[in-house]
Amino acid sequence: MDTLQPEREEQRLTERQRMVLRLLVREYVVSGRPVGSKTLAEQFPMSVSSATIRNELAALEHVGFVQQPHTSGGRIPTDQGYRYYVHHLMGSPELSSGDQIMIRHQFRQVEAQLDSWVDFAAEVLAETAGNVSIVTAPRSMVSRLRHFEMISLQPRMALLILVTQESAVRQMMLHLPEDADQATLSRLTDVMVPMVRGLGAEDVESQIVGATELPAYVLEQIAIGLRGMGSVEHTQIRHSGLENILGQPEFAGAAGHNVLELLRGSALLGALLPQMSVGHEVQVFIGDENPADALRHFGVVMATYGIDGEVTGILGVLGPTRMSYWRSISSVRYMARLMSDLMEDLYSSS
Amino acid sequence: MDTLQPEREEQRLTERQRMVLRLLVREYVVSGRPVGSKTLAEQFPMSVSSATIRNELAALEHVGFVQQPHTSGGRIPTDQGYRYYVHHLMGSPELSSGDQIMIRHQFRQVEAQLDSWVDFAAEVLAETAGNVSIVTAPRSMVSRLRHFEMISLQPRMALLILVTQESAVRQMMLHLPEDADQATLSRLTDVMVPMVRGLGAEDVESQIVGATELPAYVLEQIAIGLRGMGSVEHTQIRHSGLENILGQPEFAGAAGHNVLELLRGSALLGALLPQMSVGHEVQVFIGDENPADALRHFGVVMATYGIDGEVTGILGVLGPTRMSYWRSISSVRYMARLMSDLMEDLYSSS
DNA sequence: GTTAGCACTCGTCGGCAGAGAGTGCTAACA
DNA sequence: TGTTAGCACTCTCTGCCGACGAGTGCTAAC
Repeated sequence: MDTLQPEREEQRLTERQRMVLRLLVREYVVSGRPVGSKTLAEQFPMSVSSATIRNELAALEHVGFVQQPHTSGGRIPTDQGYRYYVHHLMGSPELSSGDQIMIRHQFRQVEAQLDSWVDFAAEVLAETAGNVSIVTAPRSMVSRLRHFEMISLQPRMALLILVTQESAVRQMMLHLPEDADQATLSRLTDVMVPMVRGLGAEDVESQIVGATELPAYVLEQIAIGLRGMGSVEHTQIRHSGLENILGQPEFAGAAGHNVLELLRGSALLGALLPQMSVGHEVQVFIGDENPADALRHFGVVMATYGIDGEVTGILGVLGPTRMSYWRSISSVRYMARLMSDLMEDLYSSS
Repeated sequence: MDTLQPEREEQRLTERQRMVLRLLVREYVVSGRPVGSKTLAEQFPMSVSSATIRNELAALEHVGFVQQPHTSGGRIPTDQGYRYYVHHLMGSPELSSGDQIMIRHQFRQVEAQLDSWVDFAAEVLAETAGNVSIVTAPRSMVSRLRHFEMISLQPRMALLILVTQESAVRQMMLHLPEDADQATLSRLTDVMVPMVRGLGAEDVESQIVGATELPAYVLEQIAIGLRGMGSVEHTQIRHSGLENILGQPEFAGAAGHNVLELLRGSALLGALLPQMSVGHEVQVFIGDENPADALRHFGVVMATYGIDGEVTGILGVLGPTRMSYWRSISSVRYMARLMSDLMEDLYSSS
C-alpha cells in the first residue's frame, strides 16, 4: 500500500520492458484508449519494430502488469502495472518550482482570511492535480478551549463563540435558562474564561457540578461544542474540481453518481482514515488496493497535514485509476507541506 | 418574469386546452420524452379520442405553448407553455404539512450551530426540491461591527475575530507591526471595542487618523474584514444536490460541465442579483427568460430571505427547464420563510 | 535476439430496412 | 358544429450487415 513498500518484481523486468510499461502508462493516461504496439514503437527512443514491442507486451501481460480489454485492440495497464509504475518508473514527484511559486503566491492573498483556507486549498489542489480534491479542516485529537465569548441577542438568547487552541472557531446559538443582558454575559465570561482555558470537553463538563444554573448551561453548551469540533462524524469534507473528472469517459454513466455519493457522506472518510499512516507521507491507493469497495475504480492519493499529535487534517485527490499519478502525488505532497507550515504559525503559541 | 405578472393568453384557451397543457407538462416532467396524443388521451379524465387531442395540440402549438422537436414524435412544452402552466394551471405551491414538519424538525437539530445553517439549508432544499440548490449566507448592505476579539499566536502574529450585527463571524490572521502579548492585545481590545461598536468599514477607517501604529493596523484590518463580508464578489454560494440533475438526460454531455462552471464562479450571482425583487416573493425564470445566456436551458426558482433593509440572503433552485416547478416553488418559498424566521431571532437585538 | 510478413480477431462505423410512434387531413357521424 | 375513425405519411430508433482498420500471435528469415 505504502509508496515505499518493497516490490519484488523489479528484478524480473528488463530495462526495455520497463520502458515499454512506462510509455504505455503515459500514453494511456492521456488518451484513455488501449495502446497498441505500433504506437509504442513510434514513441520509442531506440528504433525498434512493433513486433519486438509485441513480444515485450506479451511478457508484461504474463507478469500481470498489462491486460487487453478485447482480444484485438491494444493493452492497458492493470492496477499492479500502475503500482509498479508509481514505484519505479515515475521519477521523483516534485512540483515544478513555477507551480510552487504560483501556489504560494495565491495563498498569500487569502492568508489573512483563515475561514477560507480549507476551501481555497481544495480549489488549488483540484486545479493543480487536475482531479477531484478532498480537504478536511484541521482538527486536534481532543479540542481544547482557548477562548470564548458571548453576545446577547435577546433577553433569553445569545451567541456563543468558541475558539480552540488550534484556532478553530465555532458559533452557537444559546437559549438561556434565564434572562441575561450583555453586561451580565460579559461579567460571566470574564469569570469563566480563566476557569476553562485549555480544557477539553470532559474537563469542562466536570466543572458543571456545583455551578449555578446559567453558568452550568453555558459550560454544558461549551462541552457540546468542543465535542462536535473533535468528532469524526462532524468533520466536513470540502471538495473541488468535479468538472475535472465528470467529463471523462470513465464517469459518463452511473459512476459519476457514485463520486457524488462518496463525497457527500462520511463514508469516504471512514474508509480512508484508518489507512492513513501517522507520518505525512503521501499514500497512494490504486483500484483494488482501495479499502472501500466503492473506490474500486478510483485512484486515490492522500496525505495528512498539520502538527503531529496536536492538530491534523487530511487532503488528497480522487480520480480515475487512469490518472496522472505524478501530477497528483506531487501536488498533494506540496499542498500538505504548505498547509503544515500554515498550521505551524497558528499553533506554535501556547 | 414575476410569478404574479398578468398574462393575456388566459382567455384564449378553452378549459379542455388548459387540461391538455396541464397533462402534457406533468407527463413531460416525469418522462422527459415528447408526449403524444395517445398518451394524453389515455390520461384524460373525460373519455376523448386521440384525434381530438391532436386538434387541441395543434391549437396550443399555434399559440406557441407547445412545439414538436421532430415532425413525428410527440410534443413538448415551450418556455411560454411552462410559464402559462406556472401561472394558471399549477395550483397553489404549498409544501405538504408533513414535509414542513420534517424540515422544521431537522432544522431544530442543527439550530445551535449556526456556522452550518447555510450548508444545511442547501442540503434540505436540494432534497426537497429534487434539484440543485443554491444558498448564499445572509449579508447586510453594509456590515456593522458588533464585537471583535484578538488572540495572540506569536509575538507578532494574532488571530482577529470579527462579529457583525447580523451575527456573521470572520476570523483573520494578523501580522502585527510590533510585538504584542495577549495582555497587551486584551487591553487594546477593551479600549477599542467601545470605539468601533456599530460602525461600518468607512467609519472604522476614519478612526485610523491619529491612532498609533498598532491600533491603526488593527483598525485597518477590521475595515478590510468588514468590507469583505459585505461585498458581492466575496459572497460564497453554497450548493447541494448535484446528483439530482447530473443523471438526467439533459445534462449528459457538456451541459453538466456548464452547471459546475456556473456554480463555481460568481457569474451566477451577478446575473441573478439585479433581477431579484425587494420583497420575498418567489421568482421564477424559465429558459429564455433567464437573464444570463448560460442559464438559457435552465429553470431557476429563487427567493430572498432575511429582514428587509437589514440583512438578506438568497436561496433557490436550479434545474432543467423540464423540472417540477410546483415542488421547487413550494420548497423555495418555505425555506425562505424558515430562514427569515431564524434571521429574526438573530437580528432582533440592537 | 530481432524483424518482416501473414492470417486472424474483433471493435467501429456507415448504410439500410423494418418497426413503431405520432401527425395532419379527410370523411363520416351525432 | 364538434367529435371521431381511418389512412397515408414522416421521422426516429433499432438491429443487422459488411467493409475497414487497428492490433495480435505466430512463423520464418535475417
